[in-house]
Amino acid sequence: MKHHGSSMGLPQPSVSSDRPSLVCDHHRPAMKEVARGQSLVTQLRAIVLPALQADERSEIVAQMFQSILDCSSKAMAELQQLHRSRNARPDDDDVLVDDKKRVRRISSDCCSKEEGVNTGTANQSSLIFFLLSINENLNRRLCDDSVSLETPVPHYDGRQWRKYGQKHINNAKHPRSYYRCTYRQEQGCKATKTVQQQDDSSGADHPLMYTVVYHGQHTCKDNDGVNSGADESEINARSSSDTQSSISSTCTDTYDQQTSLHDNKLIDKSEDVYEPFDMAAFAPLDLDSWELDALLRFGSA
DNA sequence: TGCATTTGACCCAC
DNA sequence: GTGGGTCAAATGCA
Repeated sequence: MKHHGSSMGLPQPSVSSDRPSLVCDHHRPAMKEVARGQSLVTQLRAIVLPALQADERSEIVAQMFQSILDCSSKAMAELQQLHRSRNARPDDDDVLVDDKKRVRRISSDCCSKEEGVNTGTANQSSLIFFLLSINENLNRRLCDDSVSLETPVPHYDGRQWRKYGQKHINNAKHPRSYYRCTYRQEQGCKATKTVQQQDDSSGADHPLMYTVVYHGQHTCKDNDGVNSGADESEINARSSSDTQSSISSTCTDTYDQQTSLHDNKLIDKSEDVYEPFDMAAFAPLDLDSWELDALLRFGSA
């Protein structure tokens, strides 16, 4: 996988733009950007806020996340309205992701919203894709309880997960790990997710990439009493405190451990592939050294 | 000692 | 019968 050039000064983590995640066949270019932005949001949220926790700018950054979400909501609403004036394509459920069975469940209505994006944003800035991709994720959640994305940092999504199983999947090199919300027992939150390393992500040319599929929505409140299931924006606002409290979405299974800074092998391998920013993305969030590193690498940029 | 992870077994849909 | 998801006892770790 190759990295694409950075735009707007935004870091360019290893978001797969040449893999078929959340990609409708005839909307592939735009969907690639959506998936790319999706991973960017996930990684950015998990990286920036914890890194700035002790920084006076953290509140501002959190507000900026909120503002981005607000803007994206408005932009998407207008695009949806624009799209409704056109013909909706009913065959948009041809989604090509590793886990075809699940991803096909994603509503075609959601997918078809890309029409407006595809036709109108060919030359728009990455910011637009960035904003739209956030909303795309939210819309998918509203349309279906299954959301799939690709990311090199499958654990850093601002949630707290507990692993409850691991299974070898047919025709897959790597096992699939099963996680459920940490607050399942005490709060009855039924959110789950599966994490599986992609088969072609272990070569020298392919940094580790994972397919993460989320099921259900969070109905829990975290330790701060914030409803973590309400909205993505709320996650952004609180992810700082979440991640600092040593999230249980740790890299503990055999393959996921490779995303940890403790694994020098991965670091050595990824150094040739990732930007310094990406290096920080692989670090456990509860490591002071990582926070320092992230601040040094990213915060000062 | 308590909590999280591991892993084989079990259940269920196809 | 097979494959995927979940359960729960065993194990590891701080």
